[in-house]
Amino acid sequence: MSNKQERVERQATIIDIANKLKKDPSTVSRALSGSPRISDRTKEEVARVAAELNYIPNRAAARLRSGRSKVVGVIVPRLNHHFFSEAIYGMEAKLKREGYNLIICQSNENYVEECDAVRSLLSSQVDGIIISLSSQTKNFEHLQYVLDSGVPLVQFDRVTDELNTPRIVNDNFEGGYKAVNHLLSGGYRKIGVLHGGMVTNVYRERLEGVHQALEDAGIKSNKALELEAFTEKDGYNAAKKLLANGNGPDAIFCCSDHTALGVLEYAKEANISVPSELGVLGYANELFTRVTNPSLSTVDQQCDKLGRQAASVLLKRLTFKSMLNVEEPIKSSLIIRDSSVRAI
Amino acid sequence: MSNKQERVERQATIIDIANKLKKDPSTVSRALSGSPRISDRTKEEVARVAAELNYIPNRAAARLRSGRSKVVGVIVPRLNHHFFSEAIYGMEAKLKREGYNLIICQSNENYVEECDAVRSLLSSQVDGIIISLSSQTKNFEHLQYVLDSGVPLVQFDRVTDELNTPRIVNDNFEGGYKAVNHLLSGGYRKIGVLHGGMVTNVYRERLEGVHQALEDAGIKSNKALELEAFTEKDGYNAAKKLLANGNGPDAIFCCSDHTALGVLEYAKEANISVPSELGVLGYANELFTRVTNPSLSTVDQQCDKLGRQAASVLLKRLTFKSMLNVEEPIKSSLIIRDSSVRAI
DNA sequence: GGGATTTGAGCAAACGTTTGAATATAAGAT
DNA sequence: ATCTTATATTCAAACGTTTGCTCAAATCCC
Repeated sequence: MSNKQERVERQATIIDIANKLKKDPSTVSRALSGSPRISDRTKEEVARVAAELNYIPNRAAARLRSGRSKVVGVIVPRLNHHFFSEAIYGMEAKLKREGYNLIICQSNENYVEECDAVRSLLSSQVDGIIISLSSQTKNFEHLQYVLDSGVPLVQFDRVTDELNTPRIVNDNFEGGYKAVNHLLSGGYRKIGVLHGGMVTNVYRERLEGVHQALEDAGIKSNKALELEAFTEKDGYNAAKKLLANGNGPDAIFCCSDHTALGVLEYAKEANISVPSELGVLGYANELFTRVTNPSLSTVDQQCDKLGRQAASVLLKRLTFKSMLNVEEPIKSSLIIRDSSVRAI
Repeated sequence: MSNKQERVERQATIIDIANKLKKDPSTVSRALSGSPRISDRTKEEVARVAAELNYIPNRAAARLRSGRSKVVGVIVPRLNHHFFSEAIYGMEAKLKREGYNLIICQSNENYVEECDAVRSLLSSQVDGIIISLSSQTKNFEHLQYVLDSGVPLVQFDRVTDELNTPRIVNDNFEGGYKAVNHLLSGGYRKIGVLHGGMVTNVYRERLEGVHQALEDAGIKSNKALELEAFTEKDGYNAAKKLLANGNGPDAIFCCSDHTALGVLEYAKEANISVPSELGVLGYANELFTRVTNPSLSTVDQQCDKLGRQAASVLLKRLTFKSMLNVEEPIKSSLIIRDSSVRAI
């Protein structure tokens, strides 16, 4: 405890390896990166000495010289949302295998923080950026600047088509369609919708899917049954509004599991039985949907697959400089539980 | 689409600013970092031109020269667990305000991957590392190496005392104590425990808290009522084992909400009423605990606060080189819901 | 007014890697 | 024996900062 001599061992460098082998640093560098110009014998020697000295490459130096850093940046609205943490999980898994690291920033659904994050990532010299837009972002100059700087950009989930980048998204239209179709085929006829507004692409598309499903079933969609609701509390209030007068919908499709939770709460309080009097469907397959009472039917988005896909598209850009933007949307799958299936 | 001239604008550098002002790059550098050796007038001019050129500092270059990168690394067992994503949320929030970025790696509860992550972070020249150990990690050389390299290390949640670093943890002992004490004061007398084994510090300490609470209440702890269980399925099976013969405990404390969920499931299936016949308590305050039926009493760990704390201790190390390791554990708070309170 | 001190800014080297160009050696063709 | 070609390696510059040292000019002190 007393004379703690903070002895810091300097990290071994390429030069140390070169000196030990009486070779040039450039030879060592090429040997380590597997250049065909270096003989196998030298490569083996270099590998041996590198391991001996526990050599760890200095990415700062490599990046400075070569412009490549093996780091990609990720910007999401919030880290502690199931959807995003799961998507990042997928990205990390995919990118790690190619030797990439992730720098992660959150925008907190705030335009200014998103701009800061972009600057910060560029400052860190990332090789590419994966972003899901904050709900406040209406202006895309900061992202156009990323593209102009020659840094590949990939959008996922919350995207805009004002930027010429790949967009990895769920098939939200299909999700909304399947959900309502399921309710209709279960005999529900008057479908209420709690949607997330028309600004964000994901919510807009789900609602379009809903309308299509209704149309295909020959049912005219009814604006009076559509309300905007984001949070659990919103869901509760919206359910109250729709159901209070006794002439409400016989099923409600919610664009988020949290709003669906609010609906379930109101139903319990108002003694409306789910699913026999009211069908309820959520969206996102949050962890809790399995254990509500009754358990909540929902739409699964395969978020980790989405993340993996985003990562893999970025990797293509980084390695092949491919400029193709077309990507198939990730299919959503309906998870049918108790809240949407009434006994005959 | 055809003649897409990929025009990449070179990022402005300190040299560009210097040229424009007919000054030396070193002066610009010092002006930007607020050195007292530079006049206010020059500082203002530099700031103006920097903004004009949209200058973004190159951290790779700065790190290479100065050894500081303004990036810290985080290693967690898994990203997509509520506890960790919430903790990282806290860290990111705290560190961002000081201009730091986070590189995040997951070990997937795997020792080898943890070692890889360490190498990768050192390779990225991070200024410091925050880690929560994988459950497989029994050997700490890779982390000792981090310390020997002079890179500050902070452990959180899953920690070992074999390393001379700060450790940011929950007061798991208190959590276990409070939980069982609550059950006892509600009239439950025969307390079953589903614990997480004695290897990982967090589970061990919770169990010690349990024992202390029993002892303080003059109740002899009974090994036959203590089983190891990690997952939901484990919880279901353990509950079955404990309760099947009709002579089981009248309450069960689970070291994780997931196992508690398993217990609830078995109880429902076996027609054991919760909380009147069986009290159930979980741990972690997962999102779903609020909506189970009955809602699940649990222990909240303030994970974001834990993350913030870890970040703030690391910051202290980075800025003051402070070597104090003492940190108060984060208090846990009991969240009392329906599963542990029986009507009198 | 001469020497000491303060203030502001320039010079040049260094960080560790990558890479185009140059060189040395060996093998092959004429 | 001479000229090519191929192979394996070295040389040296460059990436954009930071920083110890030097230096010029201005200010101060007696």
